[in-house]
Amino acid sequence: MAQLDTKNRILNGAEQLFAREGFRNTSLRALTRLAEVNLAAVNYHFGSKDALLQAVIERRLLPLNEIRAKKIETVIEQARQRGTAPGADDLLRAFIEPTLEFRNSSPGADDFILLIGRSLSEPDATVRNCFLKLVLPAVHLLFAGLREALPQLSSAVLLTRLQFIIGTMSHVMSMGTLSPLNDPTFPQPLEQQALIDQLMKYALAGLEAPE
Amino acid sequence: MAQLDTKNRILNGAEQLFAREGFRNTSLRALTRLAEVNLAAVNYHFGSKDALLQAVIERRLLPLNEIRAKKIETVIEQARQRGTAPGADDLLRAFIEPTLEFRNSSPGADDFILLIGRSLSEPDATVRNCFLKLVLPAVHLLFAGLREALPQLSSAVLLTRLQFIIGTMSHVMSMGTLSPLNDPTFPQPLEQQALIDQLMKYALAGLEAPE
DNA sequence: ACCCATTTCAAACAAGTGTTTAAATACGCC
DNA sequence: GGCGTATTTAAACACTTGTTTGAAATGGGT
Repeated sequence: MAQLDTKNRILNGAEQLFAREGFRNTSLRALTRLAEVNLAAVNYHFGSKDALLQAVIERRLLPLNEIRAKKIETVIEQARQRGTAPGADDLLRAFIEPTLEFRNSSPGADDFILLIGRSLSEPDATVRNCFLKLVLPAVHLLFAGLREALPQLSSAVLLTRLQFIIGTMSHVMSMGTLSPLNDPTFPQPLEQQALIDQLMKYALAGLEAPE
Repeated sequence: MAQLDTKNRILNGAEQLFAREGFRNTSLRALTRLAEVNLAAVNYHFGSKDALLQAVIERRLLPLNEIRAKKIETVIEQARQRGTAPGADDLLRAFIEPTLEFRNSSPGADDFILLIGRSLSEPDATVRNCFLKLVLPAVHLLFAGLREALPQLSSAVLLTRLQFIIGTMSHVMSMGTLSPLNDPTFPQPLEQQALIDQLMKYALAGLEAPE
């Protein structure tokens, strides 16, 4: 199983470096040195640096998407059985909570969350799209649920607010629990669960504000 | 005045390419070709590529910071004269509105807004800090005002929510008016002023949510 | 023990990077 | 007009980039 070992060592190293230093700023030489594999191993096992990025993203994002989709569908399903509209708070939680809790799910997952938190504002369209095309279906599902939950909002306004929420999330994801304004005069940042609770309150209030 | 011409042509070209392609992904050769100046002109006039980035950011961010600081101080000052606490909505608007309206203030300013919208999640610490150190004072000022406006919120929660707002803003800035989820089944994005209004409502509701 | 496909390895490839150099040109001022 | 500083220029610098190559090593199956 030397093959899988090498492949995974590359994936783990790439996840760390792509997230912390950026995709273009990570050289294959730095990566293969960290992963303790030969320089040519990346092209042998993945074909190219671009294909490696896709593998890094898919490895974790596909499972995460399944979790989110299942949770959202459950919320919608249960509402349908009750004969009521799904709750905006339940829908939002089904999308936000698994995403942020994913950080603590396994070693390296925190780097992955950092990576996709940064992907949305990535200038390189190749990198951005690689992540976008995987995440779009989940957003579609959430949007459809929210349309039912908040029928008083126009479609355009709802979409705009959903984008605000995605922006807030990606900021939280790319920041970890620490403050970008790390200044001694500022208070200490919140713990993980308190942060999720605050994010839920903030996003829900913004979403439900009168139009 | 050939010197200023060259300097400004470099600054304009750099602003456009740094914003759209990213700082590290922009080569001096591509930049000098676009600006129609000699390759060595960048190092002659600015010293290095890093110093050029700083010049690009400072050229617009220093004036923008003055506008924002003045507006925030005016809000606080007027409240002080009334003997009341400043309004959270006035403070927020004093920070958000000039920032987003800056996009239409002059040619190239839209690229600049894109650039600093992306800076916050920039993996390269050099780039990130170059922008952060200039923006921090304005955030400090806003935070101090909001402390007075919303005394019922604990300091840690207020800071967290201010970060959410900054995340939302930087997302809007890095997206322009167009949707990252540009899909024909999604509704058309909002116009500039409607977007600002929605952002204000969203951020204010999230900020004032019960703790 | 042998074979054969899989994997590893050091070396080299062509192309692109930011920066420096020294000569050529331009331009304001006496 | 001509001196002297400021600017522009083409060329070269040393270095890094992703990728390819062909030989060496590995390891499971019969």
